[in-house]
Amino acid sequence: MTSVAPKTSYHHGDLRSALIAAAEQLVAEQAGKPFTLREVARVAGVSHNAPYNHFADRRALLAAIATRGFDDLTASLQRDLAVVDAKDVAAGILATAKSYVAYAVAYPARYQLMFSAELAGCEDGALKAAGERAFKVLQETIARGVSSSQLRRDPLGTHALTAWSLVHGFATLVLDGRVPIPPGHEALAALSDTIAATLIDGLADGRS
Amino acid sequence: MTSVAPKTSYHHGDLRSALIAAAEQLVAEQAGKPFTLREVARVAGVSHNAPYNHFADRRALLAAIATRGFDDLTASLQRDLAVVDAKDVAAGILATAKSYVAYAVAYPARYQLMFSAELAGCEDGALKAAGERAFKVLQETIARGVSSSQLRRDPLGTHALTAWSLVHGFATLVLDGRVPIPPGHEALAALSDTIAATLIDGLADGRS
DNA sequence: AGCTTAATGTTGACGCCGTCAATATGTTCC
DNA sequence: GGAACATATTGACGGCGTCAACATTAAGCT
Repeated sequence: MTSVAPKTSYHHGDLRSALIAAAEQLVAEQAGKPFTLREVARVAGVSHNAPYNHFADRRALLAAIATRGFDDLTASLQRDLAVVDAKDVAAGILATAKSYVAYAVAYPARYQLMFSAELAGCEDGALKAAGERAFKVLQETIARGVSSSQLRRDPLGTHALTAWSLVHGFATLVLDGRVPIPPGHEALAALSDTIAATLIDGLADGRS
Repeated sequence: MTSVAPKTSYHHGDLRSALIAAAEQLVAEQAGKPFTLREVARVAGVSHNAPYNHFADRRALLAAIATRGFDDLTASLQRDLAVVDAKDVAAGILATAKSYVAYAVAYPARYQLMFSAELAGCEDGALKAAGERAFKVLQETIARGVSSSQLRRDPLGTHALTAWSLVHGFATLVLDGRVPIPPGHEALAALSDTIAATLIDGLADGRS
């Protein structure tokens, strides 16, 4: 009956996953404050040094969480992109932009961690790859728009970078409390819409 | 002859300024790592507790530095904006955007500190005010563009927010090493140009 | 089986940190 | 000159990240 059994590792079962889960819980709970390795261990119910068997140091655990965050973001973008007409690039960009901002607002602490200064220029290959996968969702939609002439020509691929800068910047400003927004999601969604519309106008081939 | 005299304080002369200077030096030197209050005191040549006479805690010193950073950014934006034709709003936006990104790249650690998660939602009034002053430089140029019909109507003031999101997001991505850029400033300036041009297109009143 | 070896977890220690309390020193003002 | 205050120092506390030494459990070989 016990099915495939949840224990996959040695002493603890699967401490690595348990530590990530504990850390994510702490990140979500006490947003803002950086979590403490010892507290993660405490929550996971192991000694303060057990994590070092699975993560070289605190940054490595941080990177693991951020990697999962990027993968989660990628899935979220793809899900929201899948429901719009693939031919309508403007709708695709709009959906992606709204989805991106919505994700950041839904998981503010996680999003901030993903782009935290502590991880800036991190050499972790998995983290970088996951970040690029998320970016690629945007890139592909825009590339489709360029090749179908719905968007202006873009030899250097700056369109996608512009779009990413915009949504990331907006999300960051909102999370930092720099955008005065009434509570409730409608106001934010409306803002996202307006901003994304401006972006689409800027990218669109107005004269053709 | 001694003019107005630089010493404004008691024992040390002006420890408050000395601490800020020391902290800024540390921030610039070891970019990335958060500075340590004790190390700041050490650099300033005082005991590890002297700072508490001038700053309530570490965050307060952080906020003081960020405040100065925003004021510096404001001055930098205004300087670069002053040399373009005030009537040409597109040129003004372009200059402001380039100036903004250039500032972030010139003082990466300081810029990251200004927008660090540690300060997000900080209640420090001076800090918030300084941030808003910097934003206002952008706002005013764009407002001029709207009232002169060079830019689309903008009843809710989202144009400026869009512009800020874009330049801030781009600067952040560059600083995080997420934008592959060859060393040297030309490539970055060209990118800034392209991105700002897209923004201007998006904000411009294409039909009018 | 049993023994070896490696993986995993614990205990204890080190130095550093932010911060508080108590104390000392210098300044200002009457 | 002395009171009152602002400023700086010393010392302590608990918590942190990390290292080293040790204990325990699982895996692999013969």
